[in-house]
Amino acid sequence: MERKKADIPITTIYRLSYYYRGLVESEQLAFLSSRDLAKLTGFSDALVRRDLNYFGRFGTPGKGYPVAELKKKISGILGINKKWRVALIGLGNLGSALLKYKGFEKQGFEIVAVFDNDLSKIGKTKAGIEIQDINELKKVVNEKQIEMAIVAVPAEPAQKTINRIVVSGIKAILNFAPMKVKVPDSVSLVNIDVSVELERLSCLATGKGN
Amino acid sequence: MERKKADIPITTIYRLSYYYRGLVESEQLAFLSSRDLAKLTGFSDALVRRDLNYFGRFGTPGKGYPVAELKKKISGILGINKKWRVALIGLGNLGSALLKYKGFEKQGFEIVAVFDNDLSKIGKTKAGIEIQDINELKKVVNEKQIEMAIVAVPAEPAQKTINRIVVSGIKAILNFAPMKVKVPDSVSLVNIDVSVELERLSCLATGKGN
DNA sequence: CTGACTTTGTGAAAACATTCACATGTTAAT
DNA sequence: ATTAACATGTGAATGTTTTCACAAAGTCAG
Repeated sequence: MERKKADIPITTIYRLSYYYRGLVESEQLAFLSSRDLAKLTGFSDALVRRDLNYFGRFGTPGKGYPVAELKKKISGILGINKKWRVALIGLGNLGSALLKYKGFEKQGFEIVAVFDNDLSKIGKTKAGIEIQDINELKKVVNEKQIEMAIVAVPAEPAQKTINRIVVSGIKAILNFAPMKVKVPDSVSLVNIDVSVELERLSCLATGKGN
Repeated sequence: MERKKADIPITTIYRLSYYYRGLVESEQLAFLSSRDLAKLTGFSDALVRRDLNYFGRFGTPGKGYPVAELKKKISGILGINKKWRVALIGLGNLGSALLKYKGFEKQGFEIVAVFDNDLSKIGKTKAGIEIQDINELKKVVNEKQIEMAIVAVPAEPAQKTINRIVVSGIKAILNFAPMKVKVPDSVSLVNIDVSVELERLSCLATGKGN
């Protein structure tokens, strides 16, 4: 019987990205031991073994894990063995920066459409892409087969924006708005809240050396 | 005997930010029950009570928690009851966006100096602040009593940049570089890795509907 | 002042995540 | 072939976080 996905700790998923990076850095090698991967990523070797084990038995005792094979397997698990077609919503400071940043495209996340609700922005072109009216979202998502949205709007309109995205049929949302938003279970949501992280840092630094 | 700080789960610290927001939203009320706070933040009421309890007994049975008092207490724990003087390091796309974004200042995090190593940028003024040579970091940190650094440089120079910051005497670092960096125990570090979050989202969305 | 009601604070249980430790399988050199 | 060295995979132990469930404490209306 195959192990169910639900059994895999969410923390493991998180670490997979780091294992992947370690593997990419080590492409010149044929094999890598759990100890090596541990050193590269900062986790313990036992944890590396347990994590990888959730997805099958890839390792060879005495040798380690085959780099190329494991890399391919992890990219499949992470869903990054394909191109993602992404809509960027909100072209304030952060949205504009994300649009200009070319790193995501290399990773397979391509911004194919950008939206705003500000009439003074709509119709203009930024980084080679025309800014479209947020009202056109559903239509464009369909036409361009967009599968992911990055939300970079202020806190106040965030939930409303998210709702529109959900209605448009997109099932994956990366939210930068500093606000706890809700989505149906069928939609995946990841939040990056810079304010919260700043406060966490402030808290940690305040507590140090008590 | 007072409870030691080490006993408090890191996850609690993380949730404090959300409780704080909930309290700010409810300033018009005198009291808020753990149930109310749970509804506002999306955590369970038992968790709210346990979290708040780590820091003392603020609640009144039958009534709830006093909003103003609790808000003040949490801001103290988070270390946001003061102004933080922040240096921004790296003025690429992301760094520039962070500089222009005025939201952090309202929260008490004020960017008082910005640094880069690109000679074509040094000396220019952006958002009213002169871009300084990263070699001047230690001197300026001292002069301007800077206590926190936000790092928005590429992956490759990240560790070297972090090392310089550590040497400069700064004890709190928010790192946006997509790279696992190391700091001494005496320095607090929080990472925001957009690449990793994108991959996590990709993974979650790929797994949905198995 | 009483009694019905509300909500806290917290042991104890449950759920979840990580580390320990080692039997087992594989390699590689002689 | 034998052997020493190595590294996996995994039960069991440990550690951590969350939920359960309820006694104790306070509220409030009459």
